[in-house]
Amino acid sequence: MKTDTEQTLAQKLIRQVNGRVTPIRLGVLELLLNTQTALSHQELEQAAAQTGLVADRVSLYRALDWLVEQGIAHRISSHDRAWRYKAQAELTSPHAHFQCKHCSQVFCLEDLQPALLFKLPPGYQLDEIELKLQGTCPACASLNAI
Amino acid sequence: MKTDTEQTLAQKLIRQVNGRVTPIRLGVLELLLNTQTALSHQELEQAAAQTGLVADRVSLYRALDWLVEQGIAHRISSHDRAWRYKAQAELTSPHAHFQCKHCSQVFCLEDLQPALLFKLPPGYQLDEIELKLQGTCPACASLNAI
DNA sequence: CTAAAGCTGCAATTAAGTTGCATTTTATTT
DNA sequence: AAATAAAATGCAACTTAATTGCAGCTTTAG
Ligand SMILES: [Mn+2]
Ligand SMILES: [Mn+2]
Ligand SMILES: [Zn+2]
Ligand SMILES: [Zn+2]
Repeated sequence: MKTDTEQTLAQKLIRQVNGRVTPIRLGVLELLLNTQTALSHQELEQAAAQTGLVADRVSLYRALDWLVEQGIAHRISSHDRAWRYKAQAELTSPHAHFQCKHCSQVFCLEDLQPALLFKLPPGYQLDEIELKLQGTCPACASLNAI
Repeated sequence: MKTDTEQTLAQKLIRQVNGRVTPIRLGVLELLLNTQTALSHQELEQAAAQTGLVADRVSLYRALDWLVEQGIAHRISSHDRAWRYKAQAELTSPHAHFQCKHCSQVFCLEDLQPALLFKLPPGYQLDEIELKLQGTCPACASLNAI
């Protein structure tokens, strides 16, 4: 499930920001790198259990927070009030996310960068852009012909 | 604080969708119409108390849910895990929102409609677009010269 | 005026996320 | 190969937004 290359990548990313390499951080980061969709805390906890990673809930929260602080992972707010997390091999520019209203999964659409064509009203200082699309994902669409 | 015109507007909006006109719905809708920023549940509760509207927390939640279901109000997910609600006199098209990282207020930017220039990957069916910008609002910027 | 449908209040519950503190682990220095 | 300081972890308790079930009360149609 996890290749040598990927393991090395997680370590490299953590060392790049002068972070301590711990089993929890490695395990979490590998999952965020290898999973195609963004993971909620709960989904991460289940995935972690399957890979044999033992960690307290709180430690997972703290590992996720740390990865986001360091810019290694990013998080997307989802319509079920839970944050979802994803990491990429390369530093990613701001991009859109798609959340399926049926299965709640969140997909990174990295090719869909919000064009900064718009102009903000005067006085507003911009830090972050979050373009979130909602609808039906390909899997759900084909499943039940919604 | 609330004019005759506005009161009539709230009633009109509720009747347009064949909803029962109750003091709570009226009070909540008037607040959502008259407040410039989108209100969190907590902010609404405080505002309601000031206007003399008596209502249980749960009833406020239910009134908000109902207004959103009916398309009279819309809600925006905010970075503090609380939904924020706003209503407009006219039916509004999808637009961007700006949340200040300092005061957490959410502003509707109705003139900033996300151009639907982008193309979604094949298979994804689009229902809603949420473009949320984050940064510093004019008030916070001038206050502390951040 | 009456009745049914639909709201509301209250109490209990859910679920994501946070906090404080004692203990363990990591990475660095000797 | 220790010793050490700094940082990460586990555990228990806590916070807070939002939800649920149900009895009682309002609204509206007839
Ligand atoms: Mn992403
Ligand atoms: Mn808005
Ligand atoms: Zn789906
Ligand atoms: Zn502000």
